[in-house]
Amino acid sequence: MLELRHLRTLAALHETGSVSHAAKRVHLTQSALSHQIKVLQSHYGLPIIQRRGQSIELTDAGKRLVALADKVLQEIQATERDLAKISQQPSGSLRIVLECHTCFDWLMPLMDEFRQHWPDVELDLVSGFHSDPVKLLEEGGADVVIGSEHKRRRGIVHHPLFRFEILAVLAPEHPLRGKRILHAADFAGETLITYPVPEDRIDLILNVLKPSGINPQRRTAELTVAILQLVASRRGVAALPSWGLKNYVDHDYVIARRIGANGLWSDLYASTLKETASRPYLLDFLVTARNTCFATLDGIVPLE
Amino acid sequence: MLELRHLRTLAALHETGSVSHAAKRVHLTQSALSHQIKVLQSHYGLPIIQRRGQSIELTDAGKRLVALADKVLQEIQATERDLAKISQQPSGSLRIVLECHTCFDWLMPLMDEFRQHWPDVELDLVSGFHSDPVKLLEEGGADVVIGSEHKRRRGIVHHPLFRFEILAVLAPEHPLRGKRILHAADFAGETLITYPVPEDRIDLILNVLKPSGINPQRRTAELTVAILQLVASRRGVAALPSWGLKNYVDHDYVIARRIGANGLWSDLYASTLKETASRPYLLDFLVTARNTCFATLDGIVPLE
DNA sequence: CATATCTATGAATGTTATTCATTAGTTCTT
DNA sequence: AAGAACTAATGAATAACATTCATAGATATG
Repeated sequence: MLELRHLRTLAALHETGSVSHAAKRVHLTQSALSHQIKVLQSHYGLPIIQRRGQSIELTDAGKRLVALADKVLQEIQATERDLAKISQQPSGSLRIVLECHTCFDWLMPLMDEFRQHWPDVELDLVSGFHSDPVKLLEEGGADVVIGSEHKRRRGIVHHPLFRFEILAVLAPEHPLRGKRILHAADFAGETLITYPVPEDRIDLILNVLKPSGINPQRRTAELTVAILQLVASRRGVAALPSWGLKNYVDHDYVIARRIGANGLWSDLYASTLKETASRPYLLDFLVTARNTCFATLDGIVPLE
Repeated sequence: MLELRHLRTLAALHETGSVSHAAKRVHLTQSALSHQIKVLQSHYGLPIIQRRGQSIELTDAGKRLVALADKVLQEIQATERDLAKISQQPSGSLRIVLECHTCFDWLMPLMDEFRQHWPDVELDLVSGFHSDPVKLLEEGGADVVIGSEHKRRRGIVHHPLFRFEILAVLAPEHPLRGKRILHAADFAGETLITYPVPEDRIDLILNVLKPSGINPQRRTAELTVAILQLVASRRGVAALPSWGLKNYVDHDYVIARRIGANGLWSDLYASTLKETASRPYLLDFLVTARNTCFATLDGIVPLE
């Protein structure tokens, strides 16, 4: 008989287009999902997915079930929000510190949605640069920090969001365009265009260039589009999350290349105080964040 | 974590207003449901139901979950209809023979709904009296018989619908009004108002009066309202399913009394050919029938 | 006050979802 | 062309947990 677990995996299958990735998404093994799919298929006497070489494709029946899953899971989340509001006062504050500049892309629509669901929660974006943002939590100046920090610290919980790849961005005519993969040495003599943050906040410098003793010139820009514009006009190269690049790459505005053999990856966490972690609106925020990111952002991977 | 099984029991709890009746409805033990409820309550940190002496009452949280359950279960049924249509041609015929006259009450709206869901299925009500309606199935003259017959017969499946109580109906000023329970002897000297069917189709006569050698005068009417009108105007007494009586009893148009210490109960089945039983639209018809009946008809009990 | 009927609960059971270990197929590299 | 690195599928073993059983407490009914 159909159960919600099936719908949850269906949704994950749709998001990821692969059984093993979907498995990570729902915190199960690939085998478990494979068995679930088998049960579903024999229950309805219909194929749900179809192997298409490497990955899989949903059949018509599968798509119909995904449509159901989307609707149902949304309704469940809405219900659970209501239950949370019944069980306690739905007020409080959610002041967000954003360490990852590009994350504005997905955070903005998310905040709009959140405001609708929790009108009584004071929602804010804490602006300005902070050397130790997690400290802000302890000082009571913020409620969530979205960044890649996740070292254990007492009183603090790091909620995993997702892992994403950072790609090198070049102008289409850039001399390095012929290489499929860039290494540290390739950045020597280049100008690196970044957000205006210290070196130790830039993964490329911290994890790739510094260890190789490479120290390119830097130039900063506040906005992602500005960085891309500079790259396209050959003022330098940049390193940005893969998800925000798709549109620009598809239109040949810039090209993107992997950094290092395995790629340069970064993990994103939402950190809160332990006490804050149990607030229903915070949990709802996290769930919604993960859901919308996995649904809209290409190439991201579940964490943990 | 919330699962559909929880939603199914929630819906049943709402329908029946009792844990043990709901348990029968979903084919589980009372204990199983009690455990399920406990899990849900501790999961959400909220009471779902509240004991109110004999029976139970849903809390606000419970009601919210029931609302979810109704919506979700409906969507699932719609999806499964669509899947059935994908897997095979959604055409065929559903010609219904109705042995139970009062059943028109719930069958009419049900047929309207069915027509919307399965526009390509030829839906009909087979009229006229039939001495052996199940034979009609074998002869190909009908597809379902709704009645109380359920003796084993090869090639035939009897799908249980529900059990209902047949109550004696009297005028408010009837001499027998003082008795809480009527017995066979009480019907001696009364005029029995029935549908125009043979004696062996009338449970009261077959199971109560005949065995006691009581043989009251009979008078017939085609429609339930007509029977009630005759009863109210003191032309006789009748025996009708409890569910159709509520409105009339509430308005003191007639009064209803139990027949025999344990009451007179009748079981309703939908009988089909074995081959017909697997047709998706037939299964959908059965599910919908049970659902709407349990949702709208008071005092009916799950069968088997 | 006895009886029938309801719900709650802990322990035992049974079912079944999940993992483990393995095989087979596909893509990409060298 | 062969190997490496991915995929997905499958049967058996395991772990998890839903359900039943047995029972006690509670609440109406007569």
